[in-house]
Amino acid sequence: MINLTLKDGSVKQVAKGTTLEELARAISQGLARNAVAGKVNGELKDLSFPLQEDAQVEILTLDSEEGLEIMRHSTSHLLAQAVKNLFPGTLLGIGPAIANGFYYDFDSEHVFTPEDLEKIEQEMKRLAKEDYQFTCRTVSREEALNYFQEKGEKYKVELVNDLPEEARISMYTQGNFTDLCAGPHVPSTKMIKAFKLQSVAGAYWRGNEKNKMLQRIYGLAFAKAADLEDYLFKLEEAKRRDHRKLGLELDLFSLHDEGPGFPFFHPKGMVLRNILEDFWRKEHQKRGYVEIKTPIILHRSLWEQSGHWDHYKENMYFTKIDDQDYCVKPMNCPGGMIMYKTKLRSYRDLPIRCGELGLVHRHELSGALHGLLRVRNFTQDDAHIFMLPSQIKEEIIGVIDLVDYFYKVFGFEYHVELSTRPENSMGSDEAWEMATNALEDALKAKGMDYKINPGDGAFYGPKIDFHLKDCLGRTWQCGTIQLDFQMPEKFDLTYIGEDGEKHRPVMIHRVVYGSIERFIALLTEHYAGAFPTWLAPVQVRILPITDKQNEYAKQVRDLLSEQDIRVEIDDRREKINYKIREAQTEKVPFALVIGDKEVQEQTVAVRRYGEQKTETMPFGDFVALIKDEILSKKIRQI
RNA sequence: GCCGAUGUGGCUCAGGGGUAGAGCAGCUCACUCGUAAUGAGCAGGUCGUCGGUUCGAAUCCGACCAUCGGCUCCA
Repeated sequence: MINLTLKDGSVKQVAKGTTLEELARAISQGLARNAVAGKVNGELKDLSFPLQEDAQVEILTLDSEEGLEIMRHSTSHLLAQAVKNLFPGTLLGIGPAIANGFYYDFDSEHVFTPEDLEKIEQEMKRLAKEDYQFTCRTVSREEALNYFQEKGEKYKVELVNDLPEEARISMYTQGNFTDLCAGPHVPSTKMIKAFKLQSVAGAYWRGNEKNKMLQRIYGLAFAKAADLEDYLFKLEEAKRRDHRKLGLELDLFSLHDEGPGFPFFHPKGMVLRNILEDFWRKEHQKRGYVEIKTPIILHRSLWEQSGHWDHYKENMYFTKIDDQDYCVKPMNCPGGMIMYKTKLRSYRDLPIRCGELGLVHRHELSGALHGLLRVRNFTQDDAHIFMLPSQIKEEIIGVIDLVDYFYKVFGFEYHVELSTRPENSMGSDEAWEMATNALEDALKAKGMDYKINPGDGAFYGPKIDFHLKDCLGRTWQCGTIQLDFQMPEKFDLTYIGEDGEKHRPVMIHRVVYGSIERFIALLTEHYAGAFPTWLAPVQVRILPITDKQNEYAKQVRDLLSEQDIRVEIDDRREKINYKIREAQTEKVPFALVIGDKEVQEQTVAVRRYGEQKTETMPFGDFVALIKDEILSKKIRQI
């Protein structure tokens, strides 16, 4: 007999060799019915796994994320089986579970169409009902190679060959379909109930653009139909938050064929930009930053010196002036270098925190452009901090705190990544290690959770990245802190130390918003276009009921305007319902309805965005209310 | 850049080898109105661009451009 410690802490004694499925049945029929897999000492196992010794055991159902993930993975096998049945000769790539679903990559002469997806989905449903068991078989490397070679599955052969020496190689079979897979899987295809094929997309084999592009079929899978419906509904809802749609509706910005990736900001979008910039300047001044502005076009020699010419050329735009090569800046740092060198610096001057709202241009691949989230010109809220080596940690922490402060003001949740040395980079291993450690130390000192993003650093240094989510949950890098030992070297930056000798400063590149454009996009999606009052392009719209109240309305407007409140009057000869509807559609935080009664009593009838009720109050009270809301940057949940 | 899809008035979309339609928005007129759309009328499009097929192309074909979803890349 062996002792199994269950999830609730209780211990169950069973015969050696009892499978997880038998264990589940011994616990309860319900559990046995819903079990998809198990976890033995933290390792995921099939239900058919026989227990040989004392262990911590957990039976997984679709109620857990892990259970769902296993089922999603199994669904990808089901997809592959259906595709193989309908399109014989299709070769298999990989097919993992992903958030909310799964995908499978295929190599096929046939190009999958949306109509094919429907057929495949039907076939999947048919196969699921067949109640095929997922059976696992451990095989030798030779056997696996022979099997896949014989079938011409060259991608699988490649995968097998790349498996480490000691790897246990297993194959899973359901019905007429067998795939290389580490598992585990649900016991039977009938556990797969609520799924939907979503789209086909090209995807390079192993994510490398030098490899062949395969066809990736994406699908959704949930525990039950209602969950799938819920998710599809949420997707539709999320699309209403899309900044591209809202940007047009709210008249914030536009994009045109004449300038793909070069956004046009409209008056209302400019209000947002300017508020973000004003807030930025104020907070940076408080923290000892100065601000500069450097040119957008600079001579080729500067970019050769900085290393951009060698390491960043594919992303840069060029021009000729008087027969000389010039570059449109993709980054602000070289300009900052020139500024630093305009005079002799003393250790007493450091750190120098030098900010710049700099417009940079980068040639992004046409297929990568995406609203304001990925553009070809954008304004970085950049700063370069020049400092003594002894100031590194404190300065990094200062920036981490600053970013955290900013994101909290907007109500953003974020996650942090540490990006390490990329392939095409410059500098010595020691310098990279030093810089990476310094960043990691600062993160640890702050007790922050972070994930490592190997090889994703800038070519001159590692970085801490701050990521925010868009309406569909895709994450975008915004803030970043990059520690750089290379530029000071390349530009021979120096300061005079206490000892009277020249020394090399260290520098940080950092942004908080990241790019104003991207940040505006994320703000728009975050608030679903209903900006908090302090950010709203129009804060108050006054709605006189008839033109008899126009005069009082104008008085109200002028008084608000004097208080720097962004206010408009809608004095069109429309019904009040119509005006209210428009104010709501345009997501103006406050609509002030003014009729005879309000004129009489010198009050305003306040209707807030998203609320049905109105509150009539003395005008002075309203001013106090809105001013407080603006000053405190209040975020209201709607 | 690559794979797939899409491209019809400012917006949303219908239509489809015989030469273009709706709703909203806009403009004009009437209505002076109390918390999410008053009514009537008018105007607006070389159907993404360029080629080809055809007696005839917005419709079929090709190339290109842009957009969308991915891949790759990145603030």
